[in-house]
Amino acid sequence: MKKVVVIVGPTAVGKSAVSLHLGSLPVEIISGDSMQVYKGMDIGTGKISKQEQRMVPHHLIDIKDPLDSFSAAAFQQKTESLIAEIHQRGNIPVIVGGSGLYIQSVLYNYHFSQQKRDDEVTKKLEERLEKIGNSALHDELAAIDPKHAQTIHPNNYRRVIRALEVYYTTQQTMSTFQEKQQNLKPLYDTFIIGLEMERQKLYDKINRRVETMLETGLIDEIQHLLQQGYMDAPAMKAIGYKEIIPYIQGESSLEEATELLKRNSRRYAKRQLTWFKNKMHEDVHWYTIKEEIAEVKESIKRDTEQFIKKSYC
RNA sequence: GGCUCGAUAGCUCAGUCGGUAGAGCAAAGGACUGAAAAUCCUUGUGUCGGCGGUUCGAUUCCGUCUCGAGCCA
Repeated sequence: MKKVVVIVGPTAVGKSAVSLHLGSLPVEIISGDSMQVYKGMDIGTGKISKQEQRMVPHHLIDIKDPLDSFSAAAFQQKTESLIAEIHQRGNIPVIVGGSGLYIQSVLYNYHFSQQKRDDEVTKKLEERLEKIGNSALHDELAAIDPKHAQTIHPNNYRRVIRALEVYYTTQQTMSTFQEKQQNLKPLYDTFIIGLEMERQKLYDKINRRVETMLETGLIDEIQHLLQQGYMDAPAMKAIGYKEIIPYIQGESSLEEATELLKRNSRRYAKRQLTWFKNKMHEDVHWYTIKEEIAEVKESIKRDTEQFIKKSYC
């Protein structure tokens, strides 16, 4: 099995700093982040600078226009071929990011439905949702695929719609897809690094980072995107954007927008932690950042080096 | 100095005609197989300011002290 290094952790914990520190090893970095793929969304997504990006080869940053859609399946496809290319060059891929589903789908080889998302079908389902309501739409799914319906709460309309969409476009239920995929095993020989920090410290860091984003021009960045007509782009639902837009449009005060942005970032960090702890737990090597990230960086580098050198039996 | 009002969850407050309390927000935990920075579910958080008194029983009534706001001197 080919080797892959992965760095996960909540937003603002210091994943990028750690990944850059591995730059002296023969590695290439793949961003595992659903929002850093978008061009022009730099400050709000916490992208590292162009200069830093040049220090180590980076992939999957700035590859999409904000109007384009991106998805876990698209990420999986791109990443799989990237990993192969990087190995061919004799390097080790390092996937760095906070989008749990994206990274999970690559490492464990999720088989997404062959059918791409169909916007037409989605739209129709959304319209029906408007008319008949959450539970009626959930009932519709229960009639088709009772097993899968049981795992989704009726209010979680996003998942209900997706499940129905899969059925209406492929005539196959979600359950039949998932049954084909028992015993998912990692595709690669992985070393998964998890970065942790005491909760209160992490929250302080997130709050401070939001302040820094605002000081370094987040509002200008968003204003510029809006001028370019990206108002309705799905990417504008990203944290950092969706909270500031109402302020720019005069619908909320800067203070309100800032508080909301901080809160949403905190809640996002918590969701990320839930994912990494519960979905990938046994496979993650956790490192706790106490005061200084420096010492942790060192030991991570040492461990990664050892992992790269190790040959399998 | 006098009078009035207030002090209850991390915050803003409601409430108990005396039987140790509840909303919103914040927070905590969880789910997730093609929008995932999305979408959704669950759950509390307490010396009811301190000390006395009345009472079987006081967060609730009475006294007093402390702190805060306002008014009068």
